[in-house]
Amino acid sequence: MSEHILVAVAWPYANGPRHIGHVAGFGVPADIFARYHRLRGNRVLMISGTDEHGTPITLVADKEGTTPQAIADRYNKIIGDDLYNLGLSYDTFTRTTTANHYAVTQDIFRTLYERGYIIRKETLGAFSATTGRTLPDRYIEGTCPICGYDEARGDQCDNCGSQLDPTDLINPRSKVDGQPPVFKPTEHFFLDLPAFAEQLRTWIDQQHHWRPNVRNFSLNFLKDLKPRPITRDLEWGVPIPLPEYVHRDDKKIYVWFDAVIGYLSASIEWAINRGDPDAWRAWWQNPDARHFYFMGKDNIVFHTVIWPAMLLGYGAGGQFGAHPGGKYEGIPLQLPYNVVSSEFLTMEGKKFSSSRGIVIYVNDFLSRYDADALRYFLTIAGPENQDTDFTWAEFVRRNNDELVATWGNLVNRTLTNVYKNFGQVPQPGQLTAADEQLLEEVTTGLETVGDLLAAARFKAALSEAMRLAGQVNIYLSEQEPWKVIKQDRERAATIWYVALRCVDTLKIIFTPFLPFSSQRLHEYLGYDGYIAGPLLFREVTEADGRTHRVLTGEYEQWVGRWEPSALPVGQTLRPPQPLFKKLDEQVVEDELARMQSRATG
RNA sequence: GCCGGGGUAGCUCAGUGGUAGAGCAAACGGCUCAUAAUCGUUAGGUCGCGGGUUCGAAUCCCGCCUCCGGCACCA
Repeated sequence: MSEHILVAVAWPYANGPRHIGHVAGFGVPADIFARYHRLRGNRVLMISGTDEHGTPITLVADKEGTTPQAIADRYNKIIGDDLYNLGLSYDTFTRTTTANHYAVTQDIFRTLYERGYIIRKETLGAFSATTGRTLPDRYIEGTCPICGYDEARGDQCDNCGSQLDPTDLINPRSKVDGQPPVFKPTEHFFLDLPAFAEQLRTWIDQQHHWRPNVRNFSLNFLKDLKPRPITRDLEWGVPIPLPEYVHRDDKKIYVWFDAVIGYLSASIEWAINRGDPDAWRAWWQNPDARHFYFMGKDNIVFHTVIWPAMLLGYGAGGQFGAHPGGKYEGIPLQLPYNVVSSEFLTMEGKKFSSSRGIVIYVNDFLSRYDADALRYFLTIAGPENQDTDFTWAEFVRRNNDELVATWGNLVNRTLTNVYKNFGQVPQPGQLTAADEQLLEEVTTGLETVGDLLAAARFKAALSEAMRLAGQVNIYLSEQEPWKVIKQDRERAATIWYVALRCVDTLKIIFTPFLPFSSQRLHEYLGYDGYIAGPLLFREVTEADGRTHRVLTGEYEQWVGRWEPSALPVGQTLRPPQPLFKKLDEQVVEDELARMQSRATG
């Protein structure tokens, strides 16, 4: 009955710290989904890591006079800490500069090459005159041959909108150092996407459970498929596993090609690290396993078209896919079951921009506010179906008027009353119709919220959870146990017992969204153990002696279950504290001023 | 230009054929156990504009206006 669920989360790029828009799009929704399925008793494997190759990282390294690896190390650490502090419960959050990832990437490249899905082609490339490195089209600017705009980019003119080729530009120059680029022929490898067009079309066409824009966008993309380059003239990347290239340091596998392979390599690493090297196959070569990918809308086609094409081409082949004589022999790797794409978050009405100071980094945010407050906002008001705006005023309002007032206050008023008057879960008397009805409504709500979560409808799920908390507040207002207790202690005990049972069930309902406060509530209610945690870092040593840090957790020890409360009568409560902090209105002004000083400073 | 998405109450957003919704903001009232939190009542929209299909349209079709993304060697 227990299902294998792969939660594949987009890989954050390690050229800087990540802002809250990044985690809004994939990190938080993926974690809510993973936590729900674990509570349900399903076998979840949630994997990701930092994406550490590519030109942007080499540019940061050049600027600081250090190596790309040093930059990747720094931001892998910062990003990993951010995700830990947000409570994102990865089974493995690793990185793309591991020996394991190189091996898996090269195996896929080699296998696709041998099967004829990777083709060689000579192209004209642009190189920096000073460093000899490839210059991506967007790092070249010059005068537009069509409209004469003198800051047109190599790929497009922002003035007239024309699609350009870098060789079209008049007086082309590098945006990095101002020098004219050198154009010379260079051989590259291309993934033969058109070879998979029919298979992909048939497959995507059947995915009616995808969000409509994901499916439509992908089908449309298939109409004009071209072979796509998967190598670059760059020293920073995974070596091309062919004898004439493997030792060259001027041509590597292109970063996007290795990044998507991370989903597979991180799964394999997870299995190796737990001492059961074939364990990943229960997700990847099990036809009943379901794979859910979480990312921003800019990444859709990588997950619906390109990565599936790679998986189709690889099948059950290569060094990792084959399982000679084993249970999974000949079973091809699983395609995505659902691709959950989010829209974008904006900041006070503008696009996030590190250079312009319109940004709030995760670590900065969490230094002043709680992770659960951020998780609440990003879920209830996040870019699930359309672009949404983060404003400090709205953050403070949602925190104070919704999270604190509705759920936090329900917990607080219930716990303080019971703790003060009984000190333990009171013995109820005969339940009235109103009592039964409320318990029934909350129990039904557990299923409703669960169904919404399973369908990746996070905003609707959290709204329903909040509505249920409101129902319990209404119940208390009607029953007035603080009055009843003056004449009828047994009836008051019954009312508080009912409220506690509801709070205990709501604790489970809120756990995927608000893991930190749910754990505290769990303890106030007198329970022991981790309802859903904790996360931990583990230092991993590979065969070549190098070490790296992995974010993981002991999720098999969670005591939480997606089931209605079975709160034992007589259980001793612990002294309660408010679950959430109310924020002063002054926060809005302070944060806007802080942003203003970043923008001008 | 091409492709995609949005335009619903003052604000933020739900709602894919069957009498227009939620939260907040507003007005009034109740309660006072609780982080002055809570509960109730009221008010508030020709669902961007025009046309069409239908017994019936925010929802389907056509046209238009407007905003926002993507357009591939960016990850």
